[in-house]
Amino acid sequence: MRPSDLPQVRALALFQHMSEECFAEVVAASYLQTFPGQLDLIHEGDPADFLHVVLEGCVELYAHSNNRESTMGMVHPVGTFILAAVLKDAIYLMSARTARKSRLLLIPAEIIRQAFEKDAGFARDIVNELASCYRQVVKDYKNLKLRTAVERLANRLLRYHREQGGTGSLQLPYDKRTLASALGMTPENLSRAFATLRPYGVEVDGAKVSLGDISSLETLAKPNPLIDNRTV
Amino acid sequence: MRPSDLPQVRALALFQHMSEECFAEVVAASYLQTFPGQLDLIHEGDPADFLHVVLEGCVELYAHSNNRESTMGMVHPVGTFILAAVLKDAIYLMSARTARKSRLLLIPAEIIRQAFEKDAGFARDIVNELASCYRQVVKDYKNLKLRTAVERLANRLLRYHREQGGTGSLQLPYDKRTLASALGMTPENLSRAFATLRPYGVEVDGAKVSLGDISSLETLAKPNPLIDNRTV
DNA sequence: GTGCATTCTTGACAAAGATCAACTGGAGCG
DNA sequence: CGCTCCAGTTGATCTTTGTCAAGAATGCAC
Repeated sequence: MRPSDLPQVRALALFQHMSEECFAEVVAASYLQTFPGQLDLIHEGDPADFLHVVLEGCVELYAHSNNRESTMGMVHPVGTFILAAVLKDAIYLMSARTARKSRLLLIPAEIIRQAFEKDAGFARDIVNELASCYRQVVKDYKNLKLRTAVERLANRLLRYHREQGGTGSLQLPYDKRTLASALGMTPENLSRAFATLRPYGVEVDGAKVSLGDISSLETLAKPNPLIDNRTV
Repeated sequence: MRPSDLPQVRALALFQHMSEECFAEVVAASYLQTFPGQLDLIHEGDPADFLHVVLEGCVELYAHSNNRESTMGMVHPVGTFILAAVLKDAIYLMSARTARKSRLLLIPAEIIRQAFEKDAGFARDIVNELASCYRQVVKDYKNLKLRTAVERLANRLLRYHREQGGTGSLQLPYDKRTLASALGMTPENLSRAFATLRPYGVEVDGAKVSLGDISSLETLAKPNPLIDNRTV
């Protein structure tokens, strides 16, 4: 790791309560690396070797079974992935690839486990991060189990709109193929879901979406903070 | 809590590395209670007040949205629920009710957070439990996202069969309505899924299911340890 | 510009799953 | 014994979603 990278890493919420001594050890053992897009980082079934922290770019978590593949989540700065596997010294349940050029901090799993034992402040930060990840998956699971495809899309659009300032229009953060997989549908079905939302004021032009009638879209979507809010 | 209950509680994996001093505090502040079946314990949206530990019986986690309800998971002895909400001092994402008469240990959330700060051994156990819960939800999410209803049922039958000793027959642990909701389908659809599995040697008689041709059932189900194994 | 690859969209159709209604078969009970 | 109640099943039908194929639209190389 270059010395110039230190402040950015030290400022991470994950290291907020870590002692200087422990942080020095982590830094000495870790790698800060930039990866191109669409590069496979980890594969489900492999033993957990590094905790990954996304500093820039975006990482897609995906999984395979029954000859199918599906996006399980997207990790944005500053987020971690596969923390649970690292802490349990277990194998990965998901694979990960960069969605675009990304900058990652790789911390050896053994260092994380040691630091957890030694540093109570770090333990608190770790638990907080793990609990957040857990609650996010519960929300994703509820989203998939309790809503139709059109409802999932409508709520996702409302969330992006809110997160991007609520100006009446929004940018889709990934290509539609990835968005479809993240929402648990096929690309064809995503196209049709957008068409279904047209009477509710949703106009699509490439990655730009404008919402012309938010209240009617909300009536359809029935947004639920216990699913759609990232911070709850 | 009655003194005669102490050994059972002390033996829980969750308290394996806890100091005697901390354990005494937890015991003093906690409640050990027996509840009848179908009793609502917590409701989504409420602030986390107690960590719940299931000692006997069974608890159903469920959630609401868009005027629908769905079972999110079943907690068996000895398991905890809503640990993440307790640690983050956040609101519950799921509701819980007893599936049958159950014995629960209720530990005040504040006591858990204090003990986590003071007792490094307990912190380790907590993180282990939280990571396990996290990985279980990821498996459930993969199960729902990557498999059809018939595949989910087939794999669930194979899992029960394995867990119950692999004798060629198995008992369904809940009524079919609950099983259907846990598997993410309607009761009618569960009946039809059972019918679909008849050519694969699956015979149903009430709660008893016999598997007459396990290898053909496995060919259909494509069981995956990264989804179906509780311990991985 | 042309050609080519890629992504997205649309249409036709098939499959999966939900819904509604009717029926079955016990379990519990007077 | 007959009655009711209720979980479960079955049938008919509809909705949702996936699949396959073909047709724009877009971007890029040459």
